[in-house]
Parts: sequence; structure tokens; C-alpha cells
Amino acid sequence: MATLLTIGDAAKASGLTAKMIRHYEQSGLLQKPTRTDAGYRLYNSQQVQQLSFIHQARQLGFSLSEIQSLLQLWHNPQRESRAVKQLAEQHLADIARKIAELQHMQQQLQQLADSCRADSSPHCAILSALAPQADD
Amino acid sequence: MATLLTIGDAAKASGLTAKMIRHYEQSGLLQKPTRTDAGYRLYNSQQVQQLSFIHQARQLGFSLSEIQSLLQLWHNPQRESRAVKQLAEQHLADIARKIAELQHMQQQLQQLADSCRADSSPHCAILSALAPQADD
DNA sequence: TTTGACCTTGCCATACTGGTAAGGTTTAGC
DNA sequence: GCTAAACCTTACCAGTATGGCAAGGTCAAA
Repeated sequence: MATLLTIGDAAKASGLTAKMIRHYEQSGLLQKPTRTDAGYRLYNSQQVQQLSFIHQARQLGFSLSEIQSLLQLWHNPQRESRAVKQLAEQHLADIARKIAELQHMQQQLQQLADSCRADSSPHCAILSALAPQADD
Repeated sequence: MATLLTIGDAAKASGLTAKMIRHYEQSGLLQKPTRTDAGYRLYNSQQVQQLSFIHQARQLGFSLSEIQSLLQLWHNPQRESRAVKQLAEQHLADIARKIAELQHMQQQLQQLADSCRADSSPHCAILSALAPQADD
């Protein structure tokens, strides 16, 4: 049986919001769903499954354009799993790069924060470090 | 002596781009600089120092609105260093949260990627995990 | 019938930076 | 003095992914 869901129910079922679903549709990530006479979008179970797929991929941090590639691979029975893994590896490299950046910031800033006595005096190592010359 | 720099030279001196400097001015982060008769912005050494301050703070990942607060503290001789440290601690918490998010993604995705054989067959654990039901 | 919960589209906002366009200004070389 | 290069100006558009709001139409229950 073909259970058709309106956008709100499809959103709940997939973990997305209605706003996101419309956005993904407009971005070309989704085929245009059928509509009721009143213009309401209707999603079948296959489409809801695809929405869940997108939700999961977003949870893993894939961008919408990466997800578009993942969807194409998913829909392609002739895909080679190495293509999927390559996408994942690229994303993993991206994640690793971002983590490294953040950890670098974290290290620098933590060191400065540790040197700030955090009292009522105006002197603070953080500001001194941000200012090229001594400000105190 | 009052050395005045045009925006390009101020950019080079501070590590920013001319584009960013104009943007920061428009965002209210910077006072409007003096202009030549032709309308060219001119920056004195104090303003260039402030640009460097902003550049350093951006390097540490502070947002423009956080930097606005930092600048206000910097300019306030009555500041209490604990206020500066509080800002830094909040930002550190933010950084730590982002790192944790990314590490979570990293862990999940790495595990999936490790389970993908990456050959010419269509089967891939990554896609299987993204799809709610088995797709293979 | 009314009311509340849903749906529609469209515009604006976020945060930061880059690109481009169309034009004016300054400077160095000739 | 003239010309070309390198600078400056403003203004607009782009992306990324999401949220909010507004003004209006629709559906279902009471």
C-alpha cells in the first residue's frame, strides 16, 4: 500500500524539518514530489527513506553537494563501493583538518586564558597577546 | 610622526584584506577612518594596531561580535580582566563543543569507512548505514 | 461554522569572505 | 604632459544551511 505523507509528517518520520525538505527540493537534491489538488506535497515511503538518508548524512557532516553525490551513488546499482569510500575519505580528511584547526585555536587560547589572572585588575594576557605592542 | 596608510597598506600591515577592513567598518567594528580629498581611507598607527588585534582574534576563532566585545574591553582602562577571561572561556567552550561534534562524526564515519571494502562491487557499509532499511 | 493546525510561497537574516563590475585617483615612466 | 599600471571607491552577487516571519489557502474536528 502506498502511504503518502504530507511534508510535516515526512519531516517527523525523517528527522528533518519541513523547511529543510523544501530547501533540499529547491536545491535539486530531491525530485519534486506529487501534490494534492490544493498543492500540498506528498511523499511516498521511498521518498521518506531518501529524506532519512539525507538526515543521516547531514548528521555525519556531509554537505548538501556531497550528499547529492552520495544519493547518485545510492541510486546507481552499477556503483563501485570504492567511489563511496572515496567520498567518505575526503570528508574524513575535511573533518580532520577542521579538528586540527580548532585544536590549534584551543591550544593557543587556553594558554592565554591560563595566563589571565581573571581578577578586577585591567591587565590580561589575552588582550596583551592580541595587541601587537604592549597595551599595559 | 603620524604615518597614515591607505587601506591596501593597512591590510598588508595587519594581515587582513582591504575587503575585510571595509566589511568590519560597515559592521560597526571600526570607527570610520579619515579620508583623503579623493575619498581614500587613511589609517593611523593606532588604527592599524586595532586591525592587527582583530586579525589575531579572528585567528583564534572569535566571531566579529565577540571581537566587538573584546575591543570594548581593550579600550576600557577600567576593565576587569575576569571579564576578558570570561569571554575567552565561553569561546573555549564553544571550540570544545565543535571539536566534540566533529570527533563524533569522525568516529562514526571512520567506523563505516573501515567497513567498506572499497572495491568494484556496489555493496558499501556506508550507504547501508545511511539508508534506514537494507538497500542490498 | 468556527477554530486550530496544517500547508503554500516569498522575503529577510544569520557570519564571513570572495568575486566582479564600473568608475575615479595616484604614481611612475617616457 | 601623457599613458599605463596599480591603487582606490561603491555596489551588487555568491555561497552554506538554517531559521523566522508574513500573508494567505486548506483541512479536520468540535
